[in-house]
Amino acid sequence: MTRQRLLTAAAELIAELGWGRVTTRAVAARAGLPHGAVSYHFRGKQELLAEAALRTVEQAFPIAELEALETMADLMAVASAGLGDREAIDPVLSAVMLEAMRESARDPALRERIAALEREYRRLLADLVRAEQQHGAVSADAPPSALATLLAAAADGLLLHALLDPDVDITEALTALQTLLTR
Amino acid sequence: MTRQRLLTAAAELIAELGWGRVTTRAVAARAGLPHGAVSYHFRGKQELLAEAALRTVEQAFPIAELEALETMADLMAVASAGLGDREAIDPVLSAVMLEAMRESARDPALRERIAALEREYRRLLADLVRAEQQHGAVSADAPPSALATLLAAAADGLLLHALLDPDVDITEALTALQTLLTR
Amino acid sequence: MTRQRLLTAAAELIAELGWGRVTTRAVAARAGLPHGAVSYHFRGKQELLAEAALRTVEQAFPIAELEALETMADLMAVASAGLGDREAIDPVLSAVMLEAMRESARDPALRERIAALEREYRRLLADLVRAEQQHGAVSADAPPSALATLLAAAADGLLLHALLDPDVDITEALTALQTLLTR
Amino acid sequence: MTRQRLLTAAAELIAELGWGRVTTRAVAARAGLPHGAVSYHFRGKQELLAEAALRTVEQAFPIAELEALETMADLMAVASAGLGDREAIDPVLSAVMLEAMRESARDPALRERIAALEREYRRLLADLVRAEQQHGAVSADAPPSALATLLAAAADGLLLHALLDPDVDITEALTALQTLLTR
DNA sequence: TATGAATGAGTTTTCATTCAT
DNA sequence: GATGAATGAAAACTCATTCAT
Repeated sequence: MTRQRLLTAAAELIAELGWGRVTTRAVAARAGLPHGAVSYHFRGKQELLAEAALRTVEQAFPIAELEALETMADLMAVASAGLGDREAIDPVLSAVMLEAMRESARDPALRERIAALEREYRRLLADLVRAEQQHGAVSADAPPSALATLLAAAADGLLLHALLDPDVDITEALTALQTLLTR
Repeated sequence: MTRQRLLTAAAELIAELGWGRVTTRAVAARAGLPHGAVSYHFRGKQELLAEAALRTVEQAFPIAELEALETMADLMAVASAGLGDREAIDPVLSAVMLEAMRESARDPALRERIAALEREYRRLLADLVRAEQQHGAVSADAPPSALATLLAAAADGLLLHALLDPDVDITEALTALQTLLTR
Repeated sequence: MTRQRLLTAAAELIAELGWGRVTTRAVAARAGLPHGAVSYHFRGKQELLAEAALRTVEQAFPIAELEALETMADLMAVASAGLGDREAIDPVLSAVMLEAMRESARDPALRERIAALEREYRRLLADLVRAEQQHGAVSADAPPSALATLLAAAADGLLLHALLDPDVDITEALTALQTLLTR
Repeated sequence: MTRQRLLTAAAELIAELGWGRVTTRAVAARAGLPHGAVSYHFRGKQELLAEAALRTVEQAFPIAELEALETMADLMAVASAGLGDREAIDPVLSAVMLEAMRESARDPALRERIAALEREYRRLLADLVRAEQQHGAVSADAPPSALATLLAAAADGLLLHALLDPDVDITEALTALQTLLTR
């Protein structure tokens, strides 16, 4: 419980302040806990932040749930629910994911775990694409892995731009992507 | 000259350490300059980093040069040159761009300038798409602005993933994107 | 204990160096404590110095003790004990009081607390003067409040001059003051 | 001219910020001069501040003018003009004088010059008191030098309190002093 | 088990002074 | 004579971590 509160507080602060500006005292304060609690529950700041970020990202990509998707239309529905409506973008979730990706450049252990998540995610997308290509629902001009990479990149890129500029029209971009794919 | 050396050193360190971990001492040391030089030439750390990042990003997207592109094939050639061959990805350039995008969430002045650059960039892409749609070279099923947003997002997203995981095949994703567009 | 040592060291340094030249490092060093102790125990330098000064001044004017005085002669005895004999002037006490009065011009919170002390002090003096006037021991030609203000000002002014010039004869001035008052 | 502008600016800043917080750059900026001008015209910061303070204090106690006073009533008129009406207190003059007195504790050269001024001032007062005692206008119960010391201390003490607390009634204290003396 | 006092390395920033022009 | 770029020492403050209780 105490651990969980620290992890939640840490994720919020990574989103608000950026990874490098989070302090252990601020995390403890946000969690309403004594600041000794951080040292007690985690080996150090980096362990706390990495774990907080990973939990958040794993929760953002619930593999089990994504396994259940069957059509590209389902996928786009999920993507639109998460990205298309700006109100629906969870600011903590998306910011933490992007911060974690950048932090991965400096923390090999984190990078490996984030990269593994992304690989799993791309594998799911590739499976979905392959199935839909066989049904003729998705253009078969490109290999499933390439389309999976493209889809994942487009999703994260749209997130990046959405957080940067409120005027970017994410919805029309997602619609265009779907049009191109199903052609 | 002194200013320029500080800016270059700052950009390198933003890429290496992440925005929040860059210190003014490290910038001065990297530039081979005395520590006081930072305060003398810039009002503070944030001004130095913001200027370094903006210069780097502006240099990465030379608007004038991009205005000269005429076909989608030209654009893809440029993108492939910058992204497709992993050796060609300038690690400073790309990391600084992504760091600046994240930092923009905390620094309104920076955000405005980065967002303006992105808008200009999307406008160029939209113009290019529109022209190619009239020539029949690009699918006319989606509005130019939507495709421009998608292209920009895909490019930044691919960069994000390329820096995260050396195994991601950026080239095949770019090829797939071109196939979908021109199809 | 640690706090107290910092406060004592701060008061000494205010007296020696002047308020504006006291540094937190010097306070910690004087107290024989690590440098971080200052930030740990006080919100900042100004809080440390203000608290040190106020404690010193409060200790210099023990209201309770002054309430016990009954005659002008008692008061003069106290004043002579503190001022008349130059050896008896506590250099820390007097310098801190004067420094705090000057610093009050820049720090409203400090000013309010110092001014409150001074008001209390003048009130005590006025009460004493009034009682002595009724006993015929002090000239009744001037209102008690005026004489209280004059006494307080003369005391602080004599302190100021005593610290400035070792040749000023404070004792004869105090005697003259007593003569004028009792006439 | 340039020197004079620097001196005036320095005096203003000593009054506003306190001696220890004045910076050479601020003095140059206040004088509307390039900051190299300070180093050019003065050997260093301390020389600039000491000279500025002394000029200000000398101007505040125009010996020649005070020599011309003949009666205690004249003196009180001058004192009332300078102190009695709070609007008439020159905030720069009085603050600089008090700052210089405190700074004298740390700067022997300054102390000597300030102390010399004060001695001269007390000598003038003593002469005036002696003459008035001979005319029977001032109580002869105390020696002239003692009354001179007391008068000087009372004046500076009232200034100190006046700057600290706007509610202190300086006028009635001055009136009381005159009553005691002439009684 | 849990706390928070204590530490000291490290950060940004200020600033008097020097010196080349 | 006059300027302001440049320097580096020192300032206040932050903070992750340690450790006694």
